[in-house]
Amino acid sequence: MSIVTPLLFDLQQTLDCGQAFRWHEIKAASSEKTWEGIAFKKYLRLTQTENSIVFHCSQEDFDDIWFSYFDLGTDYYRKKAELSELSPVLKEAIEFAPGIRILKQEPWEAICSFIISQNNNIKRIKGIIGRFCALLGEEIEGGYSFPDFHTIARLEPDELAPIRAGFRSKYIISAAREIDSGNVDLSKILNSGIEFGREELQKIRGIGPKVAECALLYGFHKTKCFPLDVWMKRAMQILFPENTPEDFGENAGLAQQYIFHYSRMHPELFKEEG
DNA sequence: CGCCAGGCTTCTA
DNA sequence: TAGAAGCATGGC
Repeated sequence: MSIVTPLLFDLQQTLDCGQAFRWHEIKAASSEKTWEGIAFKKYLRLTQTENSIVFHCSQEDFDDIWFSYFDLGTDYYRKKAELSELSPVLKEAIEFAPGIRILKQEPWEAICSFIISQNNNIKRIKGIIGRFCALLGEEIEGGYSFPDFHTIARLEPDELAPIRAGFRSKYIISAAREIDSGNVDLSKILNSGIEFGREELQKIRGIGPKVAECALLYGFHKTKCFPLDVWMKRAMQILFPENTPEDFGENAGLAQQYIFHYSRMHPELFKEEG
């Protein structure tokens, strides 16, 4: 399976911008860049050259899983153009990483991943999630699947000690139990408006506004969601003092991702600014 | 070593 | 009801 650019899709920008935590680059001597990861219980390897991205998988998996996962049916040229109109600063952030795409991850994985992300750093988030999958996921070709909530619902927090998630372990389990019991209905969130999803997810102990917003954006494809973490709060203050998240419209979530990535890569913008 | 991390819950005034 | 403290762990 090969996709020919100029489709707006860059592996580094999309897979290493803090929206997913199970992908990593395989360092090689050649000029092409190789990434691998696991989602939907499937391992995938991708290679990117000057003008193409190759999916090393069957046609069936591409059609059934990866086309949707990488949001390949969506026109990012249009979204990018519309967002660029809104502000010169946003345009600059977009041009800095024009190959970012918003992934369509599994709802439970997104919920769980962003519970783990709280008061944490990306390097360690990846470590915890890796240990979580190795400990409790299903062994598949290429690694381990993300553990399902039914499995996690039956555990006690001390059984998660090996993943070293700290105080987050009890939150992971409470989320799994709420979902497994049907008290929080993932398919209903998927088919409802954003406000319902926010309220529903925040019924779970350990999920507040920010984790809910991330889960809704990356796991439920709610494109207007605009997670405000410490980086984004700083970025809004310094780069967009006149704006609110609503100003970014239908694709606020994508705007947020361009801004988040741009801000993380330019920490000097936020030194000593008050 | 001390500060901080894609926050949230709990305590305090 | 706003604001601060506490939380597990480890990257830097």
